[in-house]
Amino acid sequence: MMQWPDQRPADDIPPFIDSLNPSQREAALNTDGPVMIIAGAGSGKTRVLTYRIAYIMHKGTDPFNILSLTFTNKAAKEMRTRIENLVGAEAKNLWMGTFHSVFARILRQEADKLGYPSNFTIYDSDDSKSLIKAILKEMQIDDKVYKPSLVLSRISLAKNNLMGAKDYLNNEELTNSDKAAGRPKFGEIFKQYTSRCFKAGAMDFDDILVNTYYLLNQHHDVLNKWQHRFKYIMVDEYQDTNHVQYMITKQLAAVHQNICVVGDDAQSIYAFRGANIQNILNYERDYPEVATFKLEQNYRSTKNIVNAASSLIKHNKHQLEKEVWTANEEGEKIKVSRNPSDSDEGRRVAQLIFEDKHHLHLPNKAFAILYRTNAQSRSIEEALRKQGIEYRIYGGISFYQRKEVKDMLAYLRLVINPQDEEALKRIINYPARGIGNTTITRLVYHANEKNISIWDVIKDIRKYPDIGASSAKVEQFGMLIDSFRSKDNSKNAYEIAVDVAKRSGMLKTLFDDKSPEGLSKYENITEFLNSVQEFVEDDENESEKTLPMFLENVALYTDEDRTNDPNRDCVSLMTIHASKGLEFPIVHIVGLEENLFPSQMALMNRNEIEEERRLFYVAITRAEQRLYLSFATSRFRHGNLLHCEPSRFLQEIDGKYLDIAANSMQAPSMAQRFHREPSVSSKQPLQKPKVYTTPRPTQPLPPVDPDFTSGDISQLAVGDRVQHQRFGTGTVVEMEGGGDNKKAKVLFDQVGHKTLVLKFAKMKII
DNA sequence: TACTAAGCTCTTTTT
DNA sequence: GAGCTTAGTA
Repeated sequence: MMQWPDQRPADDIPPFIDSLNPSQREAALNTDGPVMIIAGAGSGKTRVLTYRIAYIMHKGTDPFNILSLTFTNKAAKEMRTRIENLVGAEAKNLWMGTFHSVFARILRQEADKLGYPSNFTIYDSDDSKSLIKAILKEMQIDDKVYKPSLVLSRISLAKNNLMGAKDYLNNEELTNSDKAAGRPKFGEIFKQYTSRCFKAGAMDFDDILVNTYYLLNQHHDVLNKWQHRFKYIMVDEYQDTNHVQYMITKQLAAVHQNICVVGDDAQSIYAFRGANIQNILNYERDYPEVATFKLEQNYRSTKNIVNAASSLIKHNKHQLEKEVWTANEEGEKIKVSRNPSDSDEGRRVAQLIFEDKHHLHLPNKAFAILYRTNAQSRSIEEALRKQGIEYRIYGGISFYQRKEVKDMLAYLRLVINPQDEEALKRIINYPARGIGNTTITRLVYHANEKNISIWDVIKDIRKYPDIGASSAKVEQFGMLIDSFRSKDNSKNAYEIAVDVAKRSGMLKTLFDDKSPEGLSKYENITEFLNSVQEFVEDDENESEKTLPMFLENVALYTDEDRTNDPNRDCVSLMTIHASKGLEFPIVHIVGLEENLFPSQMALMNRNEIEEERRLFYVAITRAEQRLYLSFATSRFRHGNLLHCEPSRFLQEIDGKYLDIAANSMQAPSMAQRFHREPSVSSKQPLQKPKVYTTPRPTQPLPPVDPDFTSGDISQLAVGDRVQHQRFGTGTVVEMEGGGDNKKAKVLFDQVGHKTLVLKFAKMKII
């Protein structure tokens, strides 16, 4: 490590610095010039960063001149409170947040320079996707060939490399490769997408970054202003920055050159989103005079966990040299368990948590269950509920993603920015007001024809005779939105929201719907209104309490599910991606099966096995005291029962850190542990993995077997053995409902409990 | 135009 | 399983 003479007089160093170890201290005190901190997992990186900022403020820099960028709001929030504890309320004025939230804030101030309204809408991925779909439909392009998600990721990748639609169309290499791949229209779609977003006064997630770059690049006065503003810049999780983010920070730091990046190449897990690990690997090339500090001591986990993680990550070829070690105690071995099915896995995890909780006297919040995909939470949830353990899911479908809440948001977006095409299409006929698909298609047609927005067409509806009888309804809709808008200035966000909920008819429609779903939707709207009110009344941060600010918060702060009380003591369930930066005394990592983790997708695309391995590394290093790994030998996935092989990653961990037989329902002998074909080297081209499926309808449906036709099996009773076309054999455990609605709950031998509607169930009594 | 049942498709991670 | 499309009916 580089040695830096400490030239500051001792009395200038505030006492809080004393709690740092020598290498942390060096990293915190060297505030000027370019700095790179390579921070291993659990090495106290956040601590260093907070102390560093506190120290810069202590030396007299106005927090207003300090910019600190993170990847999650959680990280930003935590850092802010920690700094506040060190230096007091002044910390409120720091520029601290995610790339997206900080740059959106800057863009709001300067949007006019780019031709956007200052109240531009932020499109989330759903909006982007639905816009792509609409464009494909209008251009009469087959969305089987041009899958919206593929189109979108292609556009996103281009944008993140600072390539606009025009650059794309002018780039022969790209257009030729598109032609060769049979998808010559990518560029055209890209162009359409860009112009439609612009016309709608909307930016997607990528635009927030890209437009910030163009703003700084093309307007020297603006660049000058912000360059001088930010005397110190810090970037957390630098290994996950992409090209635009890199370019923006580089520009912003050009004047003062006080840029400090913190990261760990071993924890780079966002390449799929355009993150460029090269940014951290090449940092020293970009800033030759950089001071590099390595934090290698892990304070979080036991020796066993740290060593196991290192033994895994050694299999990656591309990485910076670094040796993570810990002075912590040896700890227990990592317990690995094999389970017959995903539901058994869930039950075991719930059981283990129950036992640990009581033996070790731990609260629920000491536990985390991590998985690769959101869909895996299901079986775990079920088991936890049965065991009576309170849990909480992070990520997944957040409150603001729910249909009814998104509908409300669409109204509010329209109030702010009526050009917003996606919002308009979403609610023009919700609640039903007699504006059907035909009418909407015509409105869109006219808008495109005249190159104006749909809203402009609505405002001038009488000029379009082909709308016919519906035009009165359309006009009424326009007036409704206008009537919300006129309140824009005199009312606050909460009052507008309540007005919208009532007069749009949404509240009444949901209130009248007495089904359980209707009830929960009604509650969600009420909860939503509460959240607006909270936002308005919250005086925590100083920013304005306007409706546009509220919407921006919703679009960029996807953190928490509002319906959960943050004070409840819960076990945490989340994807590994969401767990980054967190730590828990006891961690369970589930679903360690080949094709699930590492994911089939990741293997078939580029050579992403190393990223998957880093992901596993991140998961392991979340654990402080005790770690459990588990896999199932069969898993019910996408409606099919799949046979699963244990993940190759289990073999890659040095066996001396593992406790294989522990708690295994069918304790496998050492010889048969992880029996599988020799693992495929990451270099070798990967063939499509084998997928075994058990009773699955063969593709051309077999000639109808009369025994399996659905229909009346009214004589079915509890205790009967049945055979189902897909689920195999099982026993009826419960009958419910009557008439057409008669259902049977069956415990299937292979897939566990299923509830089947007799009228449709394809099964017979055996 | 609105609603429903049946059929078909796609299955990763997120700001 | 979920989300979406289609076809048929009210």
